[in-house]
Amino acid sequence: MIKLGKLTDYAIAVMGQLVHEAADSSAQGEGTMSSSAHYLSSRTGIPEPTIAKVLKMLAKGGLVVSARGAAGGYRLAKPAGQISIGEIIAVMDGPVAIVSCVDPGQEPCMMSETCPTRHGWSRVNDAIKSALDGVKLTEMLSAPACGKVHDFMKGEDAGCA
Amino acid sequence: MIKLGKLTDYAIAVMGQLVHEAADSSAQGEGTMSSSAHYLSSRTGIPEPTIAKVLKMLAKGGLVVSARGAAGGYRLAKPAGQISIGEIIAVMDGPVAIVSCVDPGQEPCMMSETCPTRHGWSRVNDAIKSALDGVKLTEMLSAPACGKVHDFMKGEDAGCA
DNA sequence: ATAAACAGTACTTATTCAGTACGATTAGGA
DNA sequence: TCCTAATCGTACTGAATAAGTACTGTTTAT
Ligand code: FES
Ligand code: FES
Repeated sequence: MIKLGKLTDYAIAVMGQLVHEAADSSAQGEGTMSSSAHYLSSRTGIPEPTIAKVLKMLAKGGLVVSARGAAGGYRLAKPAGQISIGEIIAVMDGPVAIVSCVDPGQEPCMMSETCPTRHGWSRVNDAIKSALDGVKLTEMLSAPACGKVHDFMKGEDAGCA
Repeated sequence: MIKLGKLTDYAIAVMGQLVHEAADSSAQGEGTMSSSAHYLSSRTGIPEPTIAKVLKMLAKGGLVVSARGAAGGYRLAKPAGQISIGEIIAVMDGPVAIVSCVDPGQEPCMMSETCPTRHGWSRVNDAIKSALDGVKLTEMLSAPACGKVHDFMKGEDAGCA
């Protein structure tokens, strides 16, 4: 269960694409150019209806700004270096809440009386949150020293040797 | 999606209970006493069929050892101080794999060609893993300085003031 | 006016998870 | 020996959640 939803994964890919677009357009002196959902779909391979949904969520979360009408589209709301992975996840999947029994609007817990783990979760949660917030979008895009892709799951440590 | 399954939450509660049992029995000089699923159910409030399932998974993962037959039951496989939350999560929910497109035995990725985020995930994943591994079971059980329970989700920082 | 593009919502389908049930196996005790 | 208490393993069912799709409305450049 410690895994991102597909939409979140898409979102990060799309944001990455927008970073590229922003870099290209600013190189051409057109810093405010927007990319349409259709264009982003063709660039990322994500089906258009789905990417549109992702972009709408990101816009609602304030990570991208949208321009409506003909020649409209999306662009990053702020420089890529200021956008963290944690923010994107928060927008797409909601705030990080590792345990279910703390959800507000839900009965406290089936076993809050006897459960010995009522304390201590906040520390774990904060650790994860700062791990996520500590990684910026720009860092995700820059290739590591080695040429490896993210196959960390297969081995114990696939980090660059 | 960044949340634990209920079974994982149960598992940690059960392990905590086993820590107590181990402490009690060693105080009486019966260090190898086992607790039955029925007994643990009554102590934790978790329904017996469910707790049995949890215990089976934990036994398979090597975190508890089982004794069959009459007067059988479960006990911790190693001292509580050596068991981390990360281990329990790994046993219950599988290894931490934050992105779905790295699952072995699955098509690499829909957009591995153009996706700009192929690199960098291992760093995020490792950060989360060490955050999880850094918290030992004994630390979860010890109450914090304040008497607060884990309601960190409601406020920004519910840590002990 | 027209066409291109986003906004919002609602619906359907697929997947995953929690919970339950059943039969088999093992070990202790009468 | 026979019975009982307990785990082992698997398989099934129902519910919750997420993913994907569709449609209608609004905005804006040409
Ligand atoms: S599992 Fe909810 S209070 Fe412990
Ligand atoms: S999302 Fe799979 S390679 Fe980027």
